[in-house]
Amino acid sequence: MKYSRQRECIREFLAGRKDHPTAETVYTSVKKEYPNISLGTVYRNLSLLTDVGEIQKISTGMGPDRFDWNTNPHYHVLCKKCGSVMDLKMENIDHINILAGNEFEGRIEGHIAYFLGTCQKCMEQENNKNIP
Amino acid sequence: MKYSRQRECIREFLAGRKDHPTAETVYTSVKKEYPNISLGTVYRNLSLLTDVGEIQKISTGMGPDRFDWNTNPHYHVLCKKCGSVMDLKMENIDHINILAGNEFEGRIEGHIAYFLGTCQKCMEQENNKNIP
DNA sequence: TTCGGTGCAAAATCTTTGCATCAAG
DNA sequence: CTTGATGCAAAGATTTTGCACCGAA
Repeated sequence: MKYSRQRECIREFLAGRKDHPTAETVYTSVKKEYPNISLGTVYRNLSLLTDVGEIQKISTGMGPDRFDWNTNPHYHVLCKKCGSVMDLKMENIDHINILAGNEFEGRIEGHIAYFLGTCQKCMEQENNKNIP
Repeated sequence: MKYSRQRECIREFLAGRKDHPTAETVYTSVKKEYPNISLGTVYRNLSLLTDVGEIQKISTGMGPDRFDWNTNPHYHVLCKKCGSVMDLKMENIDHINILAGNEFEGRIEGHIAYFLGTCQKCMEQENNKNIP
């Protein structure tokens, strides 16, 4: 892969964040340093970085894909109320691959999983409504 | 919900299948009986049926959403080679919700999970290539 | 110089929606 | 009749791509 400052900038942007930005967010931010960068380039580089395993793509089926600098195996929670995506600290659950393979006539190679819930902020809002 | 023959036809179509058709597939099929039905109507009804829990929507982040008549809790495998989605017979893994909640400052309400792998057909193709 | 990367805009893909009309209750 | 459902087409949202040009090696 040939060096490019745009890709480097995207990489640095992601490396500096612990949340899970969308392509659009990356674009908006990188645009500050490279005002001419195009959304297409951002998408191309995010795909590229995902393919080589430098970043992780998170598809929730709700809204745009998100990208995560942290490629260590870990899971996410998606808040039903505000849509935010958070890292989850939890033990390894790769044993579910074995369970899945037990009665499947093929090969199980992995899984995609994320949790649905309500984040702390949104829970507080709920509580404030209940106690007016 | 007011009765409509189009919705009934969509419902029947899904009830008669054990695979996981896309909106487009439903559309193409229902069109045989109602040539004037529009894709919009199909989408509207699939959303509606999903909302009331009569069917289940499966978003994999690869290609279009799929719909499943079977609303009993169960999991799916997505074949990396051919993209097909298959039912999986496996024991309940709701305990992962507990694991996820252990260190999360919010409420875990459920999870979305599917497995990636290779289906039997595609595995056979692999084998045929290796033994020419 | 070479060839991959970029910018731009157009297109592709999937889904939703506004509106006049139709049909279920 | 009244109101929700439909058909149609247009628009939305997200992502990919063709192509001429630019810049890294």
